[in-house]
Amino acid sequence: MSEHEMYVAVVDDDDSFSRAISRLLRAAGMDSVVFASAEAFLRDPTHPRASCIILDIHLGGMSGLDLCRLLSSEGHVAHVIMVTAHDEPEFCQEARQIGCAAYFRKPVPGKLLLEAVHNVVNAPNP
Amino acid sequence: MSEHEMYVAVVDDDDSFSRAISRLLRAAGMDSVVFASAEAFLRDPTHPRASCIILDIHLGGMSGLDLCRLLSSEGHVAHVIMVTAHDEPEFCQEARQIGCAAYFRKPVPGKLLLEAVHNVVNAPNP
DNA sequence: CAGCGTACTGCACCAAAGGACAATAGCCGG
DNA sequence: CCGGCTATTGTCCTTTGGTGCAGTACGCTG
Repeated sequence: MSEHEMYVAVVDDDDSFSRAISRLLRAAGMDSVVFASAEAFLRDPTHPRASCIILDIHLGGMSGLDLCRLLSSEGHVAHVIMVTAHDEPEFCQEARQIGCAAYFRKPVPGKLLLEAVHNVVNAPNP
Repeated sequence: MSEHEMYVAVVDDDDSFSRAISRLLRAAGMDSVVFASAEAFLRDPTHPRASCIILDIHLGGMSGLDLCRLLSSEGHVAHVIMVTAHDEPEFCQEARQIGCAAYFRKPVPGKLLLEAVHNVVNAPNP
């Protein structure tokens, strides 16, 4: 990834999943950076360059929803795509309310995820 | 099925039947998604994209009528087509009362079912 | 330069979905 | 009433897609 390009951030403590998504994005010609936690994402000085954040709800420490809320309260413009391993319609609803662009349950359908990512990176900022 | 298209949901715990209906719809050029229970349907984040729900009355857990009532109380706009394996005029009546568009007894006549689906997906919302 | 750690790739397994075909039941004609 | 036909459903098999595992290459640090 070159110095000033935008990238897709993948925030998930499940390493295997992160790698699968990362692989998928790379195959589609997109740069991605993996973070194992919300804190790690926030610590990274390049994180404002994330044009899209693929975010697991269940993380050690700060949850995906917390991160999403924090970012939106800070006026962060990246689009968020939520992912969860479990069945949580209430979280899905909350995620939609705080403005996340899409929501998937694992196993994540790669095709649809790619479509969603394409949509948000081409879309105007929220 | 692509990210934002509508689809027909088939909610039935009888796998063989679901497959038959799914096949029928596919042959008619319609996208369909199968769910084995009302709960599975509800927890799928894409379920608001169901333009039509083909719903068995007898399900493990929440019944088809329960689901139908829940959806209508939540202002869900999808049309519902009820299906049952047995003759249950009282359920049929109740189904009609809570606004379901059609009612079939198994074995379901494919032609009529397709007609009913066509009618509801082309109709304005209830 | 050696050891270590991280990231990428290929391979393989598992599960779900789709397609083809076989079997059964209801219907029509003779 | 009997035979054949068609529509529906049950079953098997193939294919596809997702995930875990392991090996490899690269870069970093001591």
